[in-house]
Amino acid sequence: MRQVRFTEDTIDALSIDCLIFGFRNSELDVLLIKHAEGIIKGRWALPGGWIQYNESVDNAASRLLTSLTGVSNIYLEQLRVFGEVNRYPGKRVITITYFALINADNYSLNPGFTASDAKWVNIHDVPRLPYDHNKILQYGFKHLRHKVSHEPIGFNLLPKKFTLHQIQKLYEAIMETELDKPNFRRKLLNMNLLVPCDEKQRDVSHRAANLYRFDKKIYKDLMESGFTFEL
Amino acid sequence: MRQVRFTEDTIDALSIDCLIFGFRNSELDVLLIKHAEGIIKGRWALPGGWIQYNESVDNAASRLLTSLTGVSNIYLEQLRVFGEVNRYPGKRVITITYFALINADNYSLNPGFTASDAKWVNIHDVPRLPYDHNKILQYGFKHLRHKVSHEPIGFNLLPKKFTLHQIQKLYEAIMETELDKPNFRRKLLNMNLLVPCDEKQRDVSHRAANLYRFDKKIYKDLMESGFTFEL
DNA sequence: TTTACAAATAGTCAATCTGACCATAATTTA
DNA sequence: TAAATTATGGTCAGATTGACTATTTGTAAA
Repeated sequence: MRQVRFTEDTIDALSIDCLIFGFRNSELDVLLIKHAEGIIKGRWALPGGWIQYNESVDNAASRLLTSLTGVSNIYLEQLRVFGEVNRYPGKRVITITYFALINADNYSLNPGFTASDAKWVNIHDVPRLPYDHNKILQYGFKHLRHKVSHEPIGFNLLPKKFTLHQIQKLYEAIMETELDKPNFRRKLLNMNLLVPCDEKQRDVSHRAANLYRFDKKIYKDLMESGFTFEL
Repeated sequence: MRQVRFTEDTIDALSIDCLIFGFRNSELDVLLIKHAEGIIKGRWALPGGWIQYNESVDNAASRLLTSLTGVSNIYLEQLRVFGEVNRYPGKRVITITYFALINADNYSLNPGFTASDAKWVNIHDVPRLPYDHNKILQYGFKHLRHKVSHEPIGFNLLPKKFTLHQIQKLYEAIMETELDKPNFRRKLLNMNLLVPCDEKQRDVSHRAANLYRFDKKIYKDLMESGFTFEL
């Protein structure tokens, strides 16, 4: 009943699970892996695993995500601890969950040692997952909706350069509403957070839109002078 | 080097610490206890301890807070996990921190078994604490400042019935700014979150102000129709 | 080469909200 | 009764919002 790979050097009462959101074709996806070993071998679940004694919890999360999916160098933020007594079968395991938003197209998925497969799944097509992973997903989605309208984190889901249309579609997908185009543009542009790229969209069969990028430094400066993002 | 009281039935790699904010005399306080046992016996620190195998993490937090300080029946929210490798001396301990806002005057402090004392300390007078507790406090204060301006949680720090002046002082203490009185009043009242109590302040040596209360149900209803709290 | 289309971008306007003020009302104590 | 203190009420210009309409720019079909 103990872990196979890290028996000697992991904390067995504590695990990590990662909830990674991606955005493709105007739809919101979640990153799942198929476990290659352990008690849920062969089942799809959130990427996760065990913390080693010689690594910080944050590092454990990055290491696990990379080794399971090939996704590396992203900002993982703590989401929440799930610590119900019977959430894990057979022994007491408390899990620390992490959360990230990435542009799915920028990362290729390479399932590692302990995963036999990894894929993006539309948020509305996620199957029944083991343990309390569906609960984690639900909590994380709620968190995403709240956070995305108070902080400019949505840009992480888009390519470096994006059109105003793309970001609007993103918000519509997350908030599950429709937004007025001219008003959305105006509000977003008036924040002065976006920098026009002097470059236009390509290969579209209509008037090409201007590309913009989000500038972290500008945001930081605005923050310091009391600005708060609201959409 | 193991825990004394719960050696047999606690998860020794995992602890809990509680960051409790209180508000008294227009100043923001933090709840500290003096440990009566363990490796930091005699020192002031955040209330905390070990998780038992047969209780959820959230329950452990409530139990520990109550047994150490006498404060019970409050809403504890998860703050963050602190999991650096060397944050605890001698062994690997990851801590889950909890966060709450209460009206200090409503709770009397009764240090329990494993605490020899408990007291409120002004946020600006907190001494050097053991482990990474100062870091936790700093993180939690930042969290408080952010959260208090996006969600109507500040009311938890006040008595059930309060004046507009009191809540303004509260916000000024947390945000460390001065606010324009008429504008603050207008903005808050226009949200329709507060219910006038048909009752006035007593024993003040000037014109008595009207008392208001915060109504959770109204807030919930407003939320459902798309309202977001911003101050 | 014109025309239909699709989407980007620009502008209008009334209603509301905000920030910086000034003014008045109600109490209490000197 | 006056002075002091705090509550409460208003004004006003400027900015922001939500609901629209209009125009521009480009592609693709006729």
